[in-house]
Amino acid sequence: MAAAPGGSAPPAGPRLGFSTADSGVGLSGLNPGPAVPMKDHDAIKLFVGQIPRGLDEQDLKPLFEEFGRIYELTVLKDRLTGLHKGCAFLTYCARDSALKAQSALHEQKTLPGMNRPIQVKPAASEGRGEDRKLFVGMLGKQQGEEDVRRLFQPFGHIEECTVLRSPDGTSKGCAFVKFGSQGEAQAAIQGLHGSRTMAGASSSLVVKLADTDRERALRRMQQMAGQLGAFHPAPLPLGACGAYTTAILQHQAALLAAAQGPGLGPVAAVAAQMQHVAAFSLVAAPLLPAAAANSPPSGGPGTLPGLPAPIGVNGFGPLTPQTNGQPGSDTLYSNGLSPYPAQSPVTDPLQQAYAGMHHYAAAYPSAYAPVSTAFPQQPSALPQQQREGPEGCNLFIYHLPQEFGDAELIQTFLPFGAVVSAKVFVDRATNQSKCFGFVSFDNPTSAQTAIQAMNGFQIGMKRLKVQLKRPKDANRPY
DNA sequence: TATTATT
Repeated sequence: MAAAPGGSAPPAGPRLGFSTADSGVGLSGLNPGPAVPMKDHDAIKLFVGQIPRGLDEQDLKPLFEEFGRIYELTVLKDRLTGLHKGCAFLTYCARDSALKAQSALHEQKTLPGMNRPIQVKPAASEGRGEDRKLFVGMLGKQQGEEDVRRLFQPFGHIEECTVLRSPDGTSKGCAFVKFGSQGEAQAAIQGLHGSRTMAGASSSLVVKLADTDRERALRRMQQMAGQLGAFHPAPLPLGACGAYTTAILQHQAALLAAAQGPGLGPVAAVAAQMQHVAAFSLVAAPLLPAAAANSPPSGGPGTLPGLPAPIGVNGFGPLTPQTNGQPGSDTLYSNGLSPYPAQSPVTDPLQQAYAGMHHYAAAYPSAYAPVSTAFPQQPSALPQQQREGPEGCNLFIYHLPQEFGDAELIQTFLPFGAVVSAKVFVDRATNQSKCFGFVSFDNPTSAQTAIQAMNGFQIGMKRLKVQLKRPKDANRPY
């Protein structure tokens, strides 16, 4: 960057001057080349260590040119003093040259005056795989590894390709692709992201860097924090759960620390967040009076009966793992009552739904077990995990309260039929609800009934929007 | 605010 104060060295650009490129040094007679060489997109930047301080770029060049044409060679110098730091970055035009240089030189020879052998290896900036690994979304559900490979292959060498699947083997519509280099990965992002829409996908292809291990660890912790918060919706007297949360916190922190080695920043940050969450109190309570003041669309005013005992409540809320991506949980949620539309004289669906909201608003969001816990179905009788119901059975729900989670969604729609799945979408960065979600029933009638009853249902300042999930072809918003 | 999923 900065030229030496002494000014002896010309402030050459980042690349080593190639004025002598035609002097015929290279292997394989490929010299002379263009004055400004291009580097392959799969090129690797190398770190070179244990260089005598007396050697500058021009001195080093011949040594490395033996393995191929050099794209860039930079001796690292102290920012302030310009002093040679004894190491350099080296990028060959071709990936292969770098590999050859690495195997021929790394730890293989010792430069004059050095007491340790030269180091030649991919620079730390090349990442330990993290920056070469892509998350691919919006794939067609029927596309397999081979299809994905075909798609990405033009951009470089694929080291790894995995389509994510549910336990039953069906694709989740996304995949991981690891390239041989950052450059290849970047090229694939440039070339493919948003470039096309795969058959059966609802929007265009997504290609981005995958989460790093660290991000994943953070995310797990946030999820944990969320669960803890859900367990203790009311402001916590410190100590009510102290031992438990502390144990989990420590456990998680230990895991994280072990996983990521030095650099405890994120751990501290998360710990702080969790403290915050522990003190979190549900904002929903004030919503209740508002909701109660507004009668549900088809319910008469003031029809709020004494609430039926919540189904499956055991007082404190079981540590029921959310149904989120629970492998092998092909639970069918049911209200355990006669299936709608057979009207129960005692409880009509809307009242139940309303009770669901009410209880949510009463700030016990996760006090509900999935009803299957209280009314066990015969699990073996159920078909494979079914995230989406048949056509006409899947609802898109918008304007959910921020605090609504999967459990509350289920609770709210249970009265209208057997709920195959219920999912509130969550922002991955913040773990906050995006205030919309999906509910799937096992039959269209339940879905229609739910729309009739719940579309426009006022909650707080907003009204729920409940409609059939947009079929995959129509891409218009609204 | 809008139908996207992270080994």
